[in-house]
Amino acid sequence: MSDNGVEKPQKLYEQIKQYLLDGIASGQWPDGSRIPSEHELMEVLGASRMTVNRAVRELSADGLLNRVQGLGTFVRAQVPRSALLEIYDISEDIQRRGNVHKSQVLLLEAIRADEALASAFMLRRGAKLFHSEIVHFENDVPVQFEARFVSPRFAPEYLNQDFTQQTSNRYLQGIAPPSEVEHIVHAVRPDERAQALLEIGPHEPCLQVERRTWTEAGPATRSVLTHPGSRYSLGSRYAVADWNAKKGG
Amino acid sequence: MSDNGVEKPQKLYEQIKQYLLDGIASGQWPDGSRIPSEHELMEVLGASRMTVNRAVRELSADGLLNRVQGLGTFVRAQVPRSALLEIYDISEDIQRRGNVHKSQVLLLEAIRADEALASAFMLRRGAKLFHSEIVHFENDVPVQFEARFVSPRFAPEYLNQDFTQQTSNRYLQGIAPPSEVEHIVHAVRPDERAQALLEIGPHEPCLQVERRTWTEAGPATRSVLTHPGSRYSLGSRYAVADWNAKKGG
DNA sequence: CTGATTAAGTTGTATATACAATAGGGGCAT
DNA sequence: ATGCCCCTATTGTATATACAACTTAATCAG
Repeated sequence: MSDNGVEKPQKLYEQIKQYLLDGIASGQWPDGSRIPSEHELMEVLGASRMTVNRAVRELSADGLLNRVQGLGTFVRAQVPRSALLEIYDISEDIQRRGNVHKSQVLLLEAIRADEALASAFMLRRGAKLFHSEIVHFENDVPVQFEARFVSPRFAPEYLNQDFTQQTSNRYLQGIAPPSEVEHIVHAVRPDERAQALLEIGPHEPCLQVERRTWTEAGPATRSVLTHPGSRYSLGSRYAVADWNAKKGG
Repeated sequence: MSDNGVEKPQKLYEQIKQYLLDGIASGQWPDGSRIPSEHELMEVLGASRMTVNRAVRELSADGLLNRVQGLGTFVRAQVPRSALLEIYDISEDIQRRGNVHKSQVLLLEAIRADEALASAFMLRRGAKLFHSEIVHFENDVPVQFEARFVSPRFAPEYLNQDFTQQTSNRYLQGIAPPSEVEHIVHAVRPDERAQALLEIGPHEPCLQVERRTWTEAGPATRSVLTHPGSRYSLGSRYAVADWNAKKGG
């Protein structure tokens, strides 16, 4: 029955936001240029000023626009967003650099939770958990060793996937986005297994990201991502929230 | 909303936000509890519903509250916010853990920019730059070696500060918040100077954060923060944007 | 007792209106 | 030409109102 046209966010202020985003993306309003005033947008879009105002204000709070009282609203030049914060996929990351991603699945199995895992996943000791170990290559050079535990309740079909075709991260994202994510970054010495898999010496420092996700139902995944320090770093660049610039940002 | 005698941040919706923040901080509304409805807040605060709605909506967008249509608004349990994203101050960080922060200023000088620095700060070669080197201690154990270059245009009085009293980071924040911040995290082996200052061996991996800030006028600061991997890690935990929880979050 | 309906309370969205605050330009008097 | 004032355009804040969407509890019919 529902022939939902899909592209309609229904909410008027969301439509206006999308309209503005489209105009920015298309280059209709380049960086630093002025977009139509609230009054003009009212007439073009047939919405009230309050609604237009809300849309523009939210985009401004998100750092995409820059408003100056008495002058107008300007497109704020965008900088690349944080790779640490967003749910990032190493495959995309590598491809964005124009390199070739390949992965090798070392392990994909069901295990029984020991004491530590059981408490981390809020399960009883001996409960079933899925476990995977994957090495990711950038142009045939190993750049990440990914060890992950997954709650079967969250991803019952985890063992039946081919993670050389689709990144495990992307697969898990597809099931259900987590409600909460935690990242902890360490600098560590690689253990012997990591040394062998990443083809590095015992004294090569490694960037290790502990990643944990939760859904409303409880803990979902727990991963340890180990990268050779010489081949990988994490970056984040962003504009501060209360930024107040002169005309045109 | 007539003459309430208190100090006014002027904007009514900001006052309401502050009122709610105070109530949360004081424990009047514990984590997960319901705060008064918009209607109740209207009567208590003497504001219109639209204004109350804006205040609550913005706090909700910031992740401090959790709204459920038809049910109410709940205090969202706060998890430590990203130390990587926010402009964080190591002194606060240490004190939050209940430990004692101390710092030692090794260097505080003016230098002339070499080729690399000049281009990074968009200055001519040989231009004046400020340079500082500070070691931070947590309970007398060194945890951070901070090397920083600062544009004199941004902080003309940088050399006249006592950074054992006030963190250099906090001082710079006080001058003018940067409009843009970049963080890059590496895992590196410490050089000899870092080994000595941080009292670590040559094979102890270090977490190194490169931090750069900009203002509207151009590049402002460039810092390298080196931490012993065994004594320091960076964490970030956050709720995803479209999070939708059940009652009480 | 069970199931459906109704009612009340709460948040979500949209509008019309009013006035305040700010920036810039034009015009006027000196 | 210079400085001052005023007018206009634009964004910022605040209110009153209306209806929609959702959740829970109460009510009613069988």
